[in-house]
Amino acid sequence: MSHTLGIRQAQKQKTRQALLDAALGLLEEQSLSSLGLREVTRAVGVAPTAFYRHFRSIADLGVALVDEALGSLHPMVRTTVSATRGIDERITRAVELIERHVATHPAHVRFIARERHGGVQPVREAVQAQLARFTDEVKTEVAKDPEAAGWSDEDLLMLAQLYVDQMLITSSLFLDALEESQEERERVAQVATRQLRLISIGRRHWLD
Amino acid sequence: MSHTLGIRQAQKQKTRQALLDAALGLLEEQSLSSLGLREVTRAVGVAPTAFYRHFRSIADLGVALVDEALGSLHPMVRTTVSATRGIDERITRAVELIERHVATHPAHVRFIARERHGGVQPVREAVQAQLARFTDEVKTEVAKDPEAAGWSDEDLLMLAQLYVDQMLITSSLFLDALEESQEERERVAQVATRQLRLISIGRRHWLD
DNA sequence: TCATCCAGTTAACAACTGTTCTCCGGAATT
DNA sequence: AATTCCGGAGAACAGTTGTTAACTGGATGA
Repeated sequence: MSHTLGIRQAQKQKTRQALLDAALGLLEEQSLSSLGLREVTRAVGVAPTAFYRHFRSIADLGVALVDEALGSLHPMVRTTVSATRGIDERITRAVELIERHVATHPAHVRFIARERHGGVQPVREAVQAQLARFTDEVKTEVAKDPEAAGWSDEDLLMLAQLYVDQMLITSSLFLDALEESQEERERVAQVATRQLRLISIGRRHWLD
Repeated sequence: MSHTLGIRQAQKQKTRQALLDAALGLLEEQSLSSLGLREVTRAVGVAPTAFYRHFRSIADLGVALVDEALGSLHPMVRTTVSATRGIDERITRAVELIERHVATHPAHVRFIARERHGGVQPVREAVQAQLARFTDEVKTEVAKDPEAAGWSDEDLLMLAQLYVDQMLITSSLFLDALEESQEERERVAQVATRQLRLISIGRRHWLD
């Protein structure tokens, strides 16, 4: 299935990726709505007009960045939330997985946290759409758990939302703790673990 | 105590407030890091150079906006979270209060949601500082509840954080629902209520 | 081999930005 | 009544921005 594309399209994708990478780097200390087209091309080393060969606008590039940051994350969610193993082990594993992902993709995490409520509408909508997909996936996974017997659809949805938001909050906290000490990171992990545990307990007694 | 200030300082505060209001309006469709000094003064109707009489920079104005948006909110928190009345009534009242606040101060809520993780460091830090104050207030209020007997300091903190984050998430959802139907707003209220109820249940069985 | 395609370049455009310095006129102080 | 103070205006600065048009040269396909 892997179609070997000509040296022409290969070069094009290469500079396209360079534009995305440069933009992501510049966005560590500003928001998308203040990112300039020339700023990005200058960082890559191409002419400003070359930008238009790949994106219609900065907002367009932003949407592409959203897909890059969240698109490849879906398989991870399924395997993590699924009801294998014990509860405590699952929680520990989930927190570890978040910490590792933040450590390996800090710029992506920062970008999503920043632009989720940012000033560029199409990007905001792209983030919301991806998060809605996540929520739905978590919901169907949660529904499989025997503990969810007798739960209404609305109850499942509110729990899934709670989990997704919790994941984002924890990611952001890990991100802030990245530049600090190892103890700080452990404290974040501890708090996140306890919060997930409390949610677990609430979940267990929901139908009382 | 109300010191009647001269007509000179009164005028100054008036234009200062006009700058803040204009900035807040412009920030509904962009982020602070892309807000221009001239843009703000133009909206107010004063010369660009007049800006420097009130703020050192746009970031400085942003910090002032954070204080305006969150500073006057502390008394509300205390009275809402405090352990008077029954649990369900308290939850309903809290959600109502959030909904009303978002409806009356949408621009402020949007600003905080946007700049909490935004591209301007001093503003980000100002938001974090105010939220830390909130968390601490919620924590001391939660600690007063008889249900919190035997809770460690770390447990109290993680619960307070959970409440504060939940408040922010709910605010943001209400904000999005403002431009939509009344049913949408009721659905947000319903989800938020259920989530708070689940947290309550988890809290009750925490020490099992 | 030759014509076509197309990613990237060059040059130029009007419009905009933050910041400095100098000045004005009315309020505040003596 | 005379003087100081100070919020705001005006003009000018070098530098930046997004977008257009026409062009170049190497890959592509007939």
